[in-house]
Amino acid sequence: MISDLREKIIQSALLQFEEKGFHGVSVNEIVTSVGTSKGGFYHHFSAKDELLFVIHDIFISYVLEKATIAYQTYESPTKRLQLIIKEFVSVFDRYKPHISVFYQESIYLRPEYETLIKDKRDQFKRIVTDTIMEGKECKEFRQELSPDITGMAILGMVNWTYKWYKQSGTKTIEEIGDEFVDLILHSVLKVESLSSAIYQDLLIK
Amino acid sequence: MISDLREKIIQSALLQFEEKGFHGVSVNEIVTSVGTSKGGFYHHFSAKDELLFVIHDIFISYVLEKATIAYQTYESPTKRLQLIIKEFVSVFDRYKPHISVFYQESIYLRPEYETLIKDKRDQFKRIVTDTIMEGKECKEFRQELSPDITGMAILGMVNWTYKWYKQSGTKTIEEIGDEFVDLILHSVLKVESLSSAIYQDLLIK
DNA sequence: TCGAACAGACCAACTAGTCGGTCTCGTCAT
DNA sequence: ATGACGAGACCGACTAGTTGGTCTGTTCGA
Repeated sequence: MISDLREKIIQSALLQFEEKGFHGVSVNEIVTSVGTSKGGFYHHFSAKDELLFVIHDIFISYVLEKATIAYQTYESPTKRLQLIIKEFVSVFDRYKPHISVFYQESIYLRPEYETLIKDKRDQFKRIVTDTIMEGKECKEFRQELSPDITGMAILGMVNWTYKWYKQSGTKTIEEIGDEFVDLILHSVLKVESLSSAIYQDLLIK
Repeated sequence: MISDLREKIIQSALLQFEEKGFHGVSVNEIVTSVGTSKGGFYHHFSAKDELLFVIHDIFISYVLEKATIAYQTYESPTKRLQLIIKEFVSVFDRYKPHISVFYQESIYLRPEYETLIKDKRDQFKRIVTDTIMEGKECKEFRQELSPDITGMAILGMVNWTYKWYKQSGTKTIEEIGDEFVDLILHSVLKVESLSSAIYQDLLIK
């Protein structure tokens, strides 16, 4: 059984960053919490913010991959949107700390790291807005929707979950995801598309 | 014309915190940027994080007041919800930096300050969830909604705006607010309530 | 003249990062 | 088999600089 120090550092730092913020945790605290030393740390990371970058990248790469797959799985924008949301929400159980750090501490990434992350984040955004545009084009979605605002509204609604979701809560992340899908489909679908969505079990009840 | 140093410090620190984060700006940077000194700063604030608290409090107090008034203005949950959202969104033009700091830097508040802020934030949340519960009771809203999740979904959608809204963008904050109201009412209202909402000009088109 | 409003030198604590050194273990010539 | 060798993993004292905060003044209006 090898004990991969690098992984241990990432895991421990992650939880501490989530709780106390990037600048609220010193390198010394990190290394003592995993039982290593400054030397051990800087053997694996060039700087403290490389660690921050790694945490960002793990999360956004995973989300982008899931969204890409969801997009390719269906042709119908309604089903695409539904799967993208469900996949994204389900990430919270596994990556809650990553997400918190991602949305709270990204200002502390140095520019070169920041652009790398921004690229992937923008790709993810595009998948959502493209789906909304296609939904309008094929007449499943309401024509008065603006893809940008609607896209950011959806992302905001889902992203915000990191501020309040607790795994110990009464609802599972899947139940929350179902309610989000229900709310979002009601807000974007035409009234006449709603009934067929109900028929396909995409909505609650 | 009196030059209120305290106000100048708050304004300057606010913009710097928004850009570089609470720990990304030192007290020295703050005082030199407003042309004063350590002595001047600590004459007005007991500690750096009191300044952070003041910024938090200005914003949340304002929002809470607006939401309370909006709640009291109407009897109908639909119109209440619509006004609460519109009022909240319109805050972004005036308080964008406060909001960014509020949602990014609150971990750095010491516990005593944190509870003060949390109280007001919870009051605000309650206004939203209560409105949703009342909307269900008077049969304007869909019965399958869960007030908690729906409330957090709405708050998330609106709050997230601070991550992407730019005053220089093509849409005004009022237009964005109208689109949010449109999306939210479509997602919470019963289909038969939608038509009367359109009649009352609450929805787009 | 007295106190509020500020100035700025100063301090102890802490910061990220460095660097010479040690320890472990696989490789390879003997 | 064994000992020499070397490379990567890791250690921790150290440094140079920064941090929030204090303290002794000074200025200045009432």
